[in-house]
Amino acid sequence: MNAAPCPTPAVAADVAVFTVLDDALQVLLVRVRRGAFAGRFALPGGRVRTDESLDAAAARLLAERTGLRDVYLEQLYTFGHPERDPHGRVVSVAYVALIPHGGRFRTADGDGGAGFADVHWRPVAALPPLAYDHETVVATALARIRAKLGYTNLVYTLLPPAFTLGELQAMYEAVLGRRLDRRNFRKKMLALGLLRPLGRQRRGAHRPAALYGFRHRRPMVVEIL
Amino acid sequence: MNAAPCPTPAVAADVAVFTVLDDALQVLLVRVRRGAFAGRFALPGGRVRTDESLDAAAARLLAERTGLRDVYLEQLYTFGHPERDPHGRVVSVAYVALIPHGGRFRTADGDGGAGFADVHWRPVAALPPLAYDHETVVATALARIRAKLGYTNLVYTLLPPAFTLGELQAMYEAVLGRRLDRRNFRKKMLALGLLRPLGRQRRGAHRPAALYGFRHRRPMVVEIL
DNA sequence: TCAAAAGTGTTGGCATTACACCCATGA
DNA sequence: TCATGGGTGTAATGCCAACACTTTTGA
Repeated sequence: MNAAPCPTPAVAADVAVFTVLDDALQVLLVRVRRGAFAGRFALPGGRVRTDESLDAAAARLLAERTGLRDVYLEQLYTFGHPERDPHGRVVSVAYVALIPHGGRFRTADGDGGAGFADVHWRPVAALPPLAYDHETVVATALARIRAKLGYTNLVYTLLPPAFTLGELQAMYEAVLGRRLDRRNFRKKMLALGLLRPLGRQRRGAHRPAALYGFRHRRPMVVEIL
Repeated sequence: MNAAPCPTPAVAADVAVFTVLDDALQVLLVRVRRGAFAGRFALPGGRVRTDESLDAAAARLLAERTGLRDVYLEQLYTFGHPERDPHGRVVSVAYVALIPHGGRFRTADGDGGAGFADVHWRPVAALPPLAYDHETVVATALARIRAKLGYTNLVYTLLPPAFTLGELQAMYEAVLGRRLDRRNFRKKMLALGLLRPLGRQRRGAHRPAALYGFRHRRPMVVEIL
């Protein structure tokens, strides 16, 4: 257990951040600047410091690369194939993050905000080639969140404080990739008692819809689907 | 990405091996020989080499410490709290292993075999104090396998090639920690079609029981309970 | 008036649960 | 003969999936 001269893999953390945007599940990518994968997209990440926990490293790296803070973060899996990084042996602890798309955050493309450079949303259904083994990481993350939406209340991480049942249903449909029956969905959701009617309405192009919020904004396991 | 002079955590792998023995779920522990935790029990594990994958490291370390080979192994979670090891910063990738208790393997206590020294089965319901954060690791592993037995066919890893429905049910009861209705259990299991009747019987102290085997001995997701 | 989303109940099938008795064997 | 585990069927219940029409609004 002495601090031997270095024959240990480097430790990194990478974060797959998802949101639902334009009715599609999207993942946040950054452009790689240097090295063998320069120009490609990758998940935001970097080295873990020796004095910080893995969770703290993931949160710090995400904030440094994208400005995102206080998001839902959960450890996903650790990828450690010896050849996953051509620059040297790096073991990467991957995290999943989920955020609502509430304009609290602007990317480099499209909405032309004061965002971080070279940070982009890309729909998971049409991913560009990614650096390292990050395509595997995204696939693993997708499987995790699809499964977990089914037995937890994690949708709350994707939604703003007030939303309509239609928007809630659209979240599930975007993440799961299939349509749901509206009547059964509303019945089930309201029966679960996770929602609180806000007594307000959203007016839009059509008939106004009642607004709801979550009673509890913390992870719980509940049979949803 | 240059091989900087060492300011990276060390990387280890630890394995929580479970079996059902005496109708109780048990975990395999080794005695720590040196250092701050000398004398305590810990999970078998050790450093990951720079040229092996994490899965390979877990399998190698398990074989070195306990002689176990070709067991079901799956990555559990990565523990990286800065103070989890008083000797220095070590990030540990934890694995879960499941094995049948078929006498293919002798521990130091009890069955006085030609086993590895200081390797012991201990029931998870009455664990001794463990070194490092290994109590957390065992708790996390327990939650994982309890959940996973419910939606996969992973029991097969705990059973020998031939077994009775009573033994199968006893496995579930030991792992889940609750009793199941025998008739419903048999009905469900036989209906799932995962089992193959072997046409043989086990004779014991009482009425002979039909022997079954698994049709497929590989992980599959199937709604079991 | 039209298009588009919101809102609302009932029914049939399926799966799960609860439950009691006889059987075959070794001791 | 007795104790022990093996083996079997049915009835009630609850859950889920399928399904169509009316309402409200803005354009």
